[in-house]
Amino acid sequence: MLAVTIYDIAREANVGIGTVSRVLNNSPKVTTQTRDRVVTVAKRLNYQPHAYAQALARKRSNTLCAIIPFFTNYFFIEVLQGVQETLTSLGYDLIIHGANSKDQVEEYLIRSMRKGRVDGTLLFSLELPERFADEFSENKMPLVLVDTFHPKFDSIRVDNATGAKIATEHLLSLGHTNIGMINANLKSAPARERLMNFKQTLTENGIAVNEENIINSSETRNDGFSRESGYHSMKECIASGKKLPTAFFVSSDIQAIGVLAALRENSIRVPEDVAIVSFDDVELAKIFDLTTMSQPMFNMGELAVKKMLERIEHPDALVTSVNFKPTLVVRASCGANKKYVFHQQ
Amino acid sequence: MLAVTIYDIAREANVGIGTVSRVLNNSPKVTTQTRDRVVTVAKRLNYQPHAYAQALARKRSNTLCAIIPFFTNYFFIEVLQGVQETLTSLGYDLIIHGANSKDQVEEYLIRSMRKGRVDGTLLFSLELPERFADEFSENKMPLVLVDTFHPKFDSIRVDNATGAKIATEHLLSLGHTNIGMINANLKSAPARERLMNFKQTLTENGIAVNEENIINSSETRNDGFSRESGYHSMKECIASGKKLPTAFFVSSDIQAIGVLAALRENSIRVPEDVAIVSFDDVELAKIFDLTTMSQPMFNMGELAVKKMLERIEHPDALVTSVNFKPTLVVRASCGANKKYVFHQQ
DNA sequence: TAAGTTTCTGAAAGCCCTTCCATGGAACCC
DNA sequence: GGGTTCCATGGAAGGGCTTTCAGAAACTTA
Repeated sequence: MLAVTIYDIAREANVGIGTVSRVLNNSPKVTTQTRDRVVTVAKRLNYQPHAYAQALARKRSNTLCAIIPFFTNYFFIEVLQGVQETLTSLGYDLIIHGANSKDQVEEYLIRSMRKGRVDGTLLFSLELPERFADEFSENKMPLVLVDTFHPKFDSIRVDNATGAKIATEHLLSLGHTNIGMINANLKSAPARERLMNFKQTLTENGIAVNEENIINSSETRNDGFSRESGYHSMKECIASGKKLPTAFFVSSDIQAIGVLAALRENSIRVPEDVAIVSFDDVELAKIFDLTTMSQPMFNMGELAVKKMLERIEHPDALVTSVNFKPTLVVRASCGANKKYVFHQQ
Repeated sequence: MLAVTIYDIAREANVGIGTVSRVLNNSPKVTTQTRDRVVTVAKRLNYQPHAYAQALARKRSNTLCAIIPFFTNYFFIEVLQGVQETLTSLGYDLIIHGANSKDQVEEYLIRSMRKGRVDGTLLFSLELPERFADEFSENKMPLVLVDTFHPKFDSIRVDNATGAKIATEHLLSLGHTNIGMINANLKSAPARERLMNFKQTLTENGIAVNEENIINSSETRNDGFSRESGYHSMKECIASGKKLPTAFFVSSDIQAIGVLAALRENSIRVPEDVAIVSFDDVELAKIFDLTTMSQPMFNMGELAVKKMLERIEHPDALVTSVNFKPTLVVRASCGANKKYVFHQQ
């Protein structure tokens, strides 16, 4: 590792270290002449500033950290793209922590509380333990929540209520009256919200809710937002022997893919026999031609970063909470389109 | 941000800062008594070490950076899981840079050359520009290559030659004699290697190579390792009107998914009419029931980290290159199994 | 008990930067 | 021309830690 410091540059350019620093930081208080001299030497010596010395002196690290349920859900990866691109363009670095358990979340939160390590923390979809809420809040450590909520912190969420409503109404508008729901684990707030508004929309439209046609996953891994969960829920539904609803609202694309598998194994056609609308619109939804509620994931990532930077600048600004409205993307799985579902004959 | 420093602890515990530091770093040269006193105070004050001050003093950041073709390919995300988990357990942090273009790769390489920023860089699947090779090498900056190669640096790769051979032999063993290949862009080294050994294996088995049945993608995005690329290649193949091979070796799972789509659109059944073997074994391969060459991605990530840490300890150790042998995972798309392909009736 | 060891401890130096402050010279004023 | 203002500049201080070094304390040994 080459060890060129501003002292070396100062010596070679016959100036003081203060001047070197000023030049490198584009301070206006340097004559063009001196500036040129310093720049030339810096280039010649191939100078690279020491990031941590800078961070220490500036009391700012230009690094954020993101804690996400990493590899379990493609959703986050897509949001992350928005985060990363925005950050990079602003000269920030991003440290990523993939959490697979509650303990890990706490471990990572502790890590990110280490003074100086990061300027702020982005927490994705994970519940914020109360004791950390207090700690972050008391110490004014910037924390932005994405797809999760806490009254003390800025949050960016999807409007699950509206999403569930639109999805359900879409199925109703297609003439379905017997509609089921394949849901994730009710421990997850989005699952609860989606369920509640699914029911409410049915009721509002004069359709009685049939609890038998609502399957809430009991899986804990990723709160039941998984292919396996969808597969098993639908299997269960079919195995029950009761008359199958003609349509299902499924709480995520990834579950819907499992649902499709279960249906196909039983030679139940989509959308002819059963129509499906799901939620998320991840990359996979396109591949499987799912009608789904699309969340502007990239934009959510972008906004998360923006909020974070504002929070860093103004630690005492009012806490804000933004709700993104999901939009309906009509593909084949709901039957509104003529073309058949991609994965089936 | 709470600002407890070792000075505060030293004062309260009636010791010197050196002693505090020693206690916190588990140096054995402290009496149990003093140690307890310091630990107690540290706990009471809720002390958190300042990461960057440590990094500066230790001349080590305990942070690595990974440059990956981020969101274009699920393959990397899976490798990354291995990387991240291993690193975290060792107290390292991981900065992630997703590169979407050559320029970005260079930008990120420059970033990671910033003194002190990271202890080492992991470069995934991307070609290392020669001028950076020189720079990293001259300055002994640790660099480990995964799924790419340069003689000056440690590398971890998949044995594409063996993989292509096994895949091809598998198709031959199933009785196919007219085998085509859907390949990625030949600009990519893996694409070239897979093609070469596909041809060679055919030749070795006394089967003439028919260039007409080999489609190399001309796409540049992600070097043609994409669903679209696979789709278009197969469309082209079908459109040519020539007799379709009874089997295809496809250079990646993601392309194979596009291939399946194209085939289905033309009512060509898999595996009955056309058998498919692909490469990678990403999560999606399971969903689509693809027979594919599996790469131990998690292990590759783990090993990459291990190599990196060794390199950091011993900057002058001999450069090593490890080849992982892929293994054949037989699912439905090759027709060796009775069960039908998941995505088709 | 004095000298010699060993062990522990406090303080200073160093890591590399940014920023503040004092300085000196140039430019400006009357 | 003497005094003032302005501004580029050099250098010290400071950021929080690790580590070295020398001295103090504790313990041996003769």
